Amino acid sequence: MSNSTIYNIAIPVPLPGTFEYASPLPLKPGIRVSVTFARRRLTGVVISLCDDPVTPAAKLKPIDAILDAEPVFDQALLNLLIWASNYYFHPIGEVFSAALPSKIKHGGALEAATERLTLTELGIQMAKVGNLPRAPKQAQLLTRLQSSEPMSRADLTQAGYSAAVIRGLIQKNWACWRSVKDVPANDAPHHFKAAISLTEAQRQAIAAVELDQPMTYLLYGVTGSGKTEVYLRLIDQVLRTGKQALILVPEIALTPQTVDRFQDRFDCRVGALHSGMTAAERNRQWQAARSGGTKIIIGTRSAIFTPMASIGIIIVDEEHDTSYKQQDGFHYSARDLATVRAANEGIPVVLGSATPSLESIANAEAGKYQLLKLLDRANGAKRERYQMLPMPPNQSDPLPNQALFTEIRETLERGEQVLVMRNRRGYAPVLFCTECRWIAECQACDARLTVHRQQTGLKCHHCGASHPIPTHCPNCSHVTLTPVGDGTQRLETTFQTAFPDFPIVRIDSDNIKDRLSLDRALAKLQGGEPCILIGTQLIAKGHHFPLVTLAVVLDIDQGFLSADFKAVERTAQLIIQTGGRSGRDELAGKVYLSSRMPDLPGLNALIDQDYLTYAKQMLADRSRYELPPFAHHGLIRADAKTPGLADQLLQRVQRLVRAERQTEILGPTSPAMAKRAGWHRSQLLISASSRQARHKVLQQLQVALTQAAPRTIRWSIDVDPADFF
DNA sequence: AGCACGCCGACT
DNA sequence: GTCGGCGTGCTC
Repeated sequence: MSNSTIYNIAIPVPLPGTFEYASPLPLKPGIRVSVTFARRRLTGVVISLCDDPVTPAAKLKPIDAILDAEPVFDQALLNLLIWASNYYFHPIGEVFSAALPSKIKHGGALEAATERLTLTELGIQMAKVGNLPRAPKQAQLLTRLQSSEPMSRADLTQAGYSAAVIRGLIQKNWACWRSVKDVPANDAPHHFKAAISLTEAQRQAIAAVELDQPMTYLLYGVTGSGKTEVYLRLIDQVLRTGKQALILVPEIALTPQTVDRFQDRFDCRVGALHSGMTAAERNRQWQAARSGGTKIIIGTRSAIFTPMASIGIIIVDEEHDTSYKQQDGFHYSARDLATVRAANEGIPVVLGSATPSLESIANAEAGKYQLLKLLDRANGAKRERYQMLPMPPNQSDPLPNQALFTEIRETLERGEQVLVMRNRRGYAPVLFCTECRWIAECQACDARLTVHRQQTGLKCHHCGASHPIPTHCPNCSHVTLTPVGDGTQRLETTFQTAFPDFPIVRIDSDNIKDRLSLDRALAKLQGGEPCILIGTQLIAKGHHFPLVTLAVVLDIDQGFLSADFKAVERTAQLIIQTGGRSGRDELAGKVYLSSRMPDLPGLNALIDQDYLTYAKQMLADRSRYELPPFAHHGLIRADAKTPGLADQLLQRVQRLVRAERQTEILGPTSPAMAKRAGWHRSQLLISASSRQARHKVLQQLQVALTQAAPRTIRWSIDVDPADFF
């Protein structure tokens, strides 16, 4: 192997770092190769040339096969993946696995031709004449190519054009195969329907965005202010320069509706990438984005890794949404990676929300992001009004009081709709024995079981365990078991009894499994009849209910009393997002916040002023207590089947770490749920005043854990953790 | 993560 | 006797 070169290869295994392999051929970074790794055949990706190999010659293996002629990832995206692996302390091979559709990951062929059937000058002339009586199929394809973009082989097959039809056009020299890069950028026609006229604030926001500069914009737009219209106009401008747009949306059942909305306004192909797709469909969409065939790609979290022939802008809608942070395995934040990718590519990124995350607001205040504001509803409607609704402090369930019942009745009788938000699904959160005070608990978790009446049973919302509801108390055998507290199912029954003449629509994850069931629920509301909508936070996402004029958020206290410092931020966002669902053009919505505490500290800023004012107040608290975004957190989690083992491991590992200045290691401590799905858990919190200091400590911990952790203990590193569970 | 190797229990 | 349980060692 004297005349071969050594390359660093990313292999899809949970081990840190790349592996060295030899090949006599010159290889470009980003191409896939087939290698033998620990007696297995695996598909890896070439990362770089290896300048100073460390592997002894005896261990060095050859690259068995080269799978691509062209890189699957260009250098900018490759850099993003390497950066992410470093920043999040996740094995690089697994980072690549997260970025590739499964077919490609396992060595499947790339769409061979990035070539597209393009009309020649002669062809364009012929299409205008539109006269081809003896070959109707060819004529049809001719006119189609005239009005749409050049089509790939896959497009043509899908549209039902046979090879013979294509050959016909090529032989007459009316069309030819051209690689995407040869197609003149401005040539691709796209039609944008600029139906809506802009407000002054929208106009200013659009004008502020410079499309040829790497810059992060934070678009703070209250609900109904027309953020989407700003996105659409910016995308239109990007498309006109021949580039593509990548739009990230939260992971919800509403994703297909966003795609529809965009498809409605643009006369070009809009691609989608989300978890509800089949592997084949995902692969097709990924390839179409990579080859430049789709100009607009809308996707959830993992779409941030989509290769694009020429990316011109990234938009992150509802940037505060926690679904952008992956909770298991590779703990990345798609929103944060979007800003890194945009900087790598030299393009703008727009983070949009009515309730921006505190990190983003802090970045705007520090001058790192440019803040754009849309402060008024586009149709001139007033902001919804918020009001506290006191609950008796000793009442065990947060049922609305009599005054509220009266107001709900009045609203319904006026022909308007009511929304009730209760962030707890199921019938009741507790099953309690009034005789001996026994409470139904999960065997595998430190958690109570939730009573369900639909698909009747006791269910654990943490491990998925399910049991029949006992008739007698397992502890004292009395028939005194009582469901305590309200879940959405119970509220549905309560309201149905109180308002028998009005329909109830419930929206929660037990009820809404797919788009069909969601559409069915929404259809009832859009019918316009007075009704009560009950749901979990699912109803605060994406959809607007113009006929709702009264919204009630039940029991906001939990959020403000939680040990998790991020709970306050999330609750404030949930309140404003829920409130924003209500109200119509001429009628401002009214929002009640039910609470057992007479005076939640500082909450009047949220109620009387706006989210941004309240957010600055929350930021001041974070600053005072040196919490993120003014400190940088890292969380080590360790789980073991045997109690105490994980805790001992973290104790040991912590002692091996050299102290860094301005860095604290807290713990090990038990998380709020010390046992979950049979695993006993422990964690270590790292808090540092700089990212560099945090990185150094985490690096040492990673090394120590890799050496010290037995296989019976599973552990992970979470950089910028979203919560501490 | 896989996969091989290796050392102990209950089965045709 | 051996089939198979899963601890632990290794992967360029």
